Amino acid sequence: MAAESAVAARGATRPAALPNEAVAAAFDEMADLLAISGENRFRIGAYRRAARIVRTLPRALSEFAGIEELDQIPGIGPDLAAKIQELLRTRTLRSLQQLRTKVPAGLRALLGLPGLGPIRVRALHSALGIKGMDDLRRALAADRLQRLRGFGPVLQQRLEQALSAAAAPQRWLWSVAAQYAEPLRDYLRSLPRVTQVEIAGSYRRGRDTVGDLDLVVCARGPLDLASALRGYAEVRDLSAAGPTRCSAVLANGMQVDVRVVAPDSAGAALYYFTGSREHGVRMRQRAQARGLKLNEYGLFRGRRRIAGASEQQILTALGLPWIAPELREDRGEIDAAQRGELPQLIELRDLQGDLHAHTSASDGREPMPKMVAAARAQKLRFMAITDHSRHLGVVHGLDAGRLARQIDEIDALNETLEDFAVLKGAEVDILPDGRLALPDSILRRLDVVVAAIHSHFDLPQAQQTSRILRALERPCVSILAHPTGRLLGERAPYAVSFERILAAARARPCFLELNSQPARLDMDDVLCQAAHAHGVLVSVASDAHSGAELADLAGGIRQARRGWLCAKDVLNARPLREVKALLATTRL
DNA sequence: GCCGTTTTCGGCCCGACTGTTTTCAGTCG
Repeated sequence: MAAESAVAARGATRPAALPNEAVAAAFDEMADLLAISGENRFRIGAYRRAARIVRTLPRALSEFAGIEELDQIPGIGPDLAAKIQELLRTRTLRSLQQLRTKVPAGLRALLGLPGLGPIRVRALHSALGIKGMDDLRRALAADRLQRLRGFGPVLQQRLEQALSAAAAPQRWLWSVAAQYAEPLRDYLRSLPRVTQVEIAGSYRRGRDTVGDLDLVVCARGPLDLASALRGYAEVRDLSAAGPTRCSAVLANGMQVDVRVVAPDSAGAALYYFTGSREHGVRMRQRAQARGLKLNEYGLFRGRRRIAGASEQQILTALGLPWIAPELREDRGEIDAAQRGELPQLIELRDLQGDLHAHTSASDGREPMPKMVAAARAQKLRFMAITDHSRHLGVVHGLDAGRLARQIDEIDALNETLEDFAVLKGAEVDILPDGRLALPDSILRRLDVVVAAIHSHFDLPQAQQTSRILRALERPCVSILAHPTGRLLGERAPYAVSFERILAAARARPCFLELNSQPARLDMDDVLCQAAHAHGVLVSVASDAHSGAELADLAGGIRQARRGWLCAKDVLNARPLREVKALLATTRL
């Protein structure tokens, strides 16, 4: 087809734009190297902030129209805007290269060791000539840190342990963290004088992975938290044990921070430890601008606490409506709250159905009637059965003949159902050249075609993008499933231009899927915002391979909320009639 | 390096805990 080859040609000739992540990484390195150089901490902070802003921007920097528009991004001034442009044009940064000649690159890694910050790392370099991990290991073995001010025996021992320890996973899937956090919360709730325990931190903000657990304990009167934690079977060690704060390490290596506050401070502490850090900074600045002080004990005018018992109290006192924890990432939520423009975030109960599920006909574990029963138990009103097409990656994939028989089976099943509809679908493989693994003749008989990549993840960005664009040009494709292909902690997202995919999805039209499997959760929050900005509806799908996995939809909703999505932005939060009409528009 | 209800220079969020000190710097969240 002429249109297909035009897309392929564009993909092949257009040079891949520098991803935002590359700019963010350069700014992070600048910040680290400046810190080790002993630079002004506010200048360092500006680079760190810029890295974070760029990383979570729902739009490619390469799409901005020059320095003037880049300068409009809050936190990006004229200097950083020019540096972004330099990176986009030359893929390098002169100031970073100069810095690298002064600060050995290996020193950066030392910042990750416990007890080592920029000041001690600089001391190691200037006094002992240490340039990296190996030098430090040798210096420790030779006892050369002894004579360095600020390096006592305890710190040396911690460093030795850290250097010899096997690298534990840095982050945990939210769903894994839940299995540790919730029992610990319940244990702490059972302690005498404890009135309230909440899991805070990135867990409460619903991040797809969690680095450690933060719990806020509210108690009337004194509480021997350290003893309580030592008495908890999962706790391996306490790394800090003060009267109001304890840090524990669980048997699996997970770090847990627990803070104790009085009831008057419960809301302030929960707000403080829910974070994110950047959101907290903004809130404290807001308090300061009003002549107030905000900390984990409350909101204060002078010495008088004017709010603190609940989060809403604090928000109200600062002139703000409720800000959902999922939004507290300093991505404009405070300004939006101030203007009364926060989105009415989608909730799990808004979901009307599920548009991606498997049965034992392909790689699912339960037959269709059981899947349908599970969906009805979840109060859903419809479910698409989307078994795999036959291809190399998945055994038992359906060919056209078996899919035709499944279509008949669904028709028969629907005859027996009241107040519930089973939609006929398939999860069709996008082949390396962008063709689909099933012919149009059978796909035309389906209600919904979910297209996905399951192989050749490492194509260059231009080729991967045109592969997907070509698939989206096919007449029957309704939804692009798990559009980045990532598996958290296992497989990075494949390289692809979402600017182009979203533009194509908008024009066609078709939809993108937010896959609720705990290790996928792609789209991520940033991509959700980008889809919303492009006016592309999102399907929050279970990709369930058993009835029990329909519960994973809750995780998809968490991610959607982090991406600022409302019910109206989500395809399957609409009534079946509307979903069918929208799916019909995907037919070319 | 950014930014402006402190407004174009001079500020920039706040506190706990540890280890190494002998009054507090550094790290961490």
